[in-house]
Amino acid sequence: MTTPPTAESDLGWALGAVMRSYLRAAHDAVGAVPGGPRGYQVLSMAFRGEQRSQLALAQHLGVDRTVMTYLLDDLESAGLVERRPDPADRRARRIVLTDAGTEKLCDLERRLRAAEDELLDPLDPAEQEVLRGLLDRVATRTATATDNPCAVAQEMQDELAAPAVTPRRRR
Amino acid sequence: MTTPPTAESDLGWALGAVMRSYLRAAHDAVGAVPGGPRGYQVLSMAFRGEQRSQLALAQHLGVDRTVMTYLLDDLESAGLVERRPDPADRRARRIVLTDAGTEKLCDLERRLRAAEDELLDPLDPAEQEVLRGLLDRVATRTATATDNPCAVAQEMQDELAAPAVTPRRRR
DNA sequence: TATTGTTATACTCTATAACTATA
DNA sequence: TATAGTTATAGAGTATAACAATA
Repeated sequence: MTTPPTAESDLGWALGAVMRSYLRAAHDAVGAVPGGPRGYQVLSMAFRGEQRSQLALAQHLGVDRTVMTYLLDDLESAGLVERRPDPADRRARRIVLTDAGTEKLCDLERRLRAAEDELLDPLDPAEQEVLRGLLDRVATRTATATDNPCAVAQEMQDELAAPAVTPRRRR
Repeated sequence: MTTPPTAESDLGWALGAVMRSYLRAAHDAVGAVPGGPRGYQVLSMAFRGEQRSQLALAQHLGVDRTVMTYLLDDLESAGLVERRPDPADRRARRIVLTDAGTEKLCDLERRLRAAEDELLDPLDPAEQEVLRGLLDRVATRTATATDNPCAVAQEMQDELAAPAVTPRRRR
């Protein structure tokens, strides 16, 4: 016999509601970018240089690698990213931003930050930072369980010596 | 020209990662309940007595009303809820828990609480409460924009005078 | 005329399976 | 043998549209 739930203290509902609001706002903010908010996240990760292989990107975002293939097809044909062969493992591709992709990322950063600020508007600035921090800690802890156990050190964009290559496109 | 993002401070990613972890844990926790975690939420809302019509339930959960029809079909044929005609508006149905539904809800409460505790394990108890509170505030603020503007006063389960009815079932 | 709920249908998203190429 | 990526296909989830009953 458990007592009835404390009204309105449903973590699942709150999480879902915030997630829906975020996705709606983020979708509007990023506009026509291939893949929407997820496309932005790929650009962001590619820029930061961690998780450069398609598989790593897919796992970090919690989707199947086949989804990443389609998403990168769209980002690539939009001229935002390039697939380069990984010199260390010729099975893998390294995802690199083009100049247009870097520019687009900067634009999206701004728009998304504004959308986030509006989403978190009910909280004062200090509370917003607390929420971001707590979410990050929960996300990082739970993500590292399925992700790569040790985060790869930050590398800069241009450290990539590998030349661009355009493997047989299709679709 | 915006400066590069502060590494790992991506609200969207953190939200998505936490959401995925929650859904995986919640799905495992609720087991074979129709609709999974969402089915639980319907039971919970029906018990608390707010948002009793199918449309209100659907909007509170952020899904189309047709989705709610299918979900309630499953919950009803599992014997967990009943559809009763709303005496005040004969177009609408009031969703009421059966005895089995109430029992199931108590069981699910326990399981989900355990799953939530594990999800929030990286935080100490005080921080967990802070996170729940902040999420609730953001969720409530953003949800009320699309939901019913004024929450209906809490009513108890047995205040329902309307007799059970089983409209033409199908499917 | 507008709204609640139902039903059938279509669409979107995602994963599964099979394949190529590398390791 | 196992892994990264691709491709075609199938499945789950969701929404759209048309309808009946009621307001």
